[in-house]
Amino acid sequence: MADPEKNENREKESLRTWLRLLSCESMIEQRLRSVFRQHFDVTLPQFDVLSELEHASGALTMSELSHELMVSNGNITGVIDRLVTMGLVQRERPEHDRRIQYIRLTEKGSAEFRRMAELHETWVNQLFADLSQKDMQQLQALLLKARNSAVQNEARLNQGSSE
Amino acid sequence: MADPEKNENREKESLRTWLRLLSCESMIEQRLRSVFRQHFDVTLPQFDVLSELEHASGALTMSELSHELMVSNGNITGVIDRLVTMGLVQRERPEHDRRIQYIRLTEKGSAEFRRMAELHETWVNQLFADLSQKDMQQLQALLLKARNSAVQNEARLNQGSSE
DNA sequence: CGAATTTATTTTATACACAAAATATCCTCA
DNA sequence: TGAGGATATTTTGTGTATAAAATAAATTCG
Repeated sequence: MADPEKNENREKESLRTWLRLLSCESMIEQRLRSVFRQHFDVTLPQFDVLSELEHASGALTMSELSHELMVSNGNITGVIDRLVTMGLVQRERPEHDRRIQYIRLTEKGSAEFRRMAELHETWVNQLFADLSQKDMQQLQALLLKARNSAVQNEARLNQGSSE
Repeated sequence: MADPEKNENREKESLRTWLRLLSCESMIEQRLRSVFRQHFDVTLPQFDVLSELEHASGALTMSELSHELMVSNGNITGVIDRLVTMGLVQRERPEHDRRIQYIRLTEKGSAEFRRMAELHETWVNQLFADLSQKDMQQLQALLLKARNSAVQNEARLNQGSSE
């Protein structure tokens, strides 16, 4: 590397960026989790599952859910168990392939989700009240770029530590 | 509200922004967790505690740690327990106030942390490789603005749902 | 002084999270 | 057809996370 000082600088800038991203996300997530608990009887992960099912407007398998939500396969099992107990989703075992199962919103689940989603949107909007729409668009663009960068450069992590 | 359509629009934009923030953070965190597991015997929360102690260049109480790391009070107990078992940190009971305890890096903990921190910085930088320094500065500024907005407007969440 | 309050930490119970192993079913191809 | 491999899900074990209750020590104030 031609200019080690500049490189050093860039590393620090990357780290600062990551730490700020982390603290911003965690700050907002905590507030949402807290207000969710106060108003509804579902957790954020449970809400995320309901959201995915509503968005898919139909049924999803366990694997599809765990992929969409970027969580481990085994994790979904427990979350679905609780949602079934609460009567918000139901399992369906198709004839043609007994390995898989379709998870579907119940009528109750669908109704509850719509109620929650509306308030969720309101809350997020309130938390972002001091950002202009232009701010948000810029932020989205940069976050997308960061996400793509991380996906693109993931392979480098396990190779040689320098260069 | 004078223009309900515009408001509706803004809500959607806020939600999109939040979802992208969430997925970006989670994407990067997963990759870091994974590479951390492969190279070291500490988890990300444990690393965060070590980092906070190193940064404080001295001792911190349990409450200070849980406040700095924005996690619950009871949570820190278990993390510290494991770090003590691993010999990376130590507990100190001062004479003057037996309610509190100081958590301090051991020599081993300090050495291991520096080793990990160096690679951590490298990895983050690699993940952000496609972002220019200007991108990162803009991103930091917007994230700070978002964070401050969330802190500032937190109170609104529990009040009336409209306006 | 001593009872109320505050502060610091741990404990408890519940719910995610992961990785890895186990199980069950399907598919393929000789 | 039936053995080997692939896929879908659950189970297991460990480590965060939370909120709320319990414990313990310090502080305050009548």
